[in-house]
Amino acid sequence: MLNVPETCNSVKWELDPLPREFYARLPEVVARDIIGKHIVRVLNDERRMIARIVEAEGYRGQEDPASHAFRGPTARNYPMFGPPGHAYVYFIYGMHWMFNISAHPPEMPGAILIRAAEPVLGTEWMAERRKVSRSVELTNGPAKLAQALEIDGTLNGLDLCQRGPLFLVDGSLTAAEEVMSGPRIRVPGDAVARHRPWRFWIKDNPYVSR
DNA sequence: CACTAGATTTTCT
DNA sequence: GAAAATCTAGTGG
Repeated sequence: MLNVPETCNSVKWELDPLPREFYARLPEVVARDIIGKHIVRVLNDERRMIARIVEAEGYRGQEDPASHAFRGPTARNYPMFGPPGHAYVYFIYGMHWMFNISAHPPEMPGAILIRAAEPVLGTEWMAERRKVSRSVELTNGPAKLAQALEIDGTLNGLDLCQRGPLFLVDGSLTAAEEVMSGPRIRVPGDAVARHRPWRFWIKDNPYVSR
C-alpha cells in the first residue's frame, strides 16, 4: 500500500515513477504485476489524484486476435508498437476513453488496459466529473476510471516513466488480498483469444468492474 | 435483482 | 458501412 497522508496538500509529491523495465515484459506478466500499483494524476497544484489499480488486462500483437495490434500498426494503435511505459488512450463507442499503457518486450507490440481502480486521494476531484451516488461507481470500469481521472486523447503517447500530468508509482497488495485471473471482458477474436486468462483482478474488491 | 436498448463517433474493412 | 477492450437508464420480476 502507498503510505500517504489523508489530505491532498500534505502528500509528498516527489514520488518515483515505475521504471521503464517494469513495462518491458510480456503484457500478461505486466498486467498481473500492475495490480496494486498507483496511478498519479496531476491536473494542477490544487487538484491531484491517486487511484490504486485493482483490475487490468494484457493484450499482445500478432498472435492475439483480441488485440488492436493484431493486424499491424495503424494511426490509432501506434503506441502499442512504441517503447513500453507510454500511455495508449483511445476513444470508443462514440463517447468513452480507454486508458492503456504500452507494455511488451522489444520484439513484440502490447499494452495493458487499466479496467478499474480504487480512489486513494483526491476523491472530490473525481466526483466533479462522475455524478454518481455511490463512491464505488467512481472508478469501477475502464471508461469510468478515465472520466474520473480526466484521462483523454490529449494524454495519448505520454511517457509514464517520468513525473508529469500522469504517471504510475509503486504499490503492493495487503496480506489479505488475492489476485485472480480469467478471460478478458468483451473482446473479439477466436475462441482461443477469448479464453486466454489475461485479465487480473483483486478478489472481492468492490471496485472491480462487473 | 436481471436484462435490454440507446447513446454517439472513430476506426478500419 | 459495420463494429467497437462501454455505460446508463429503463423495464419487468
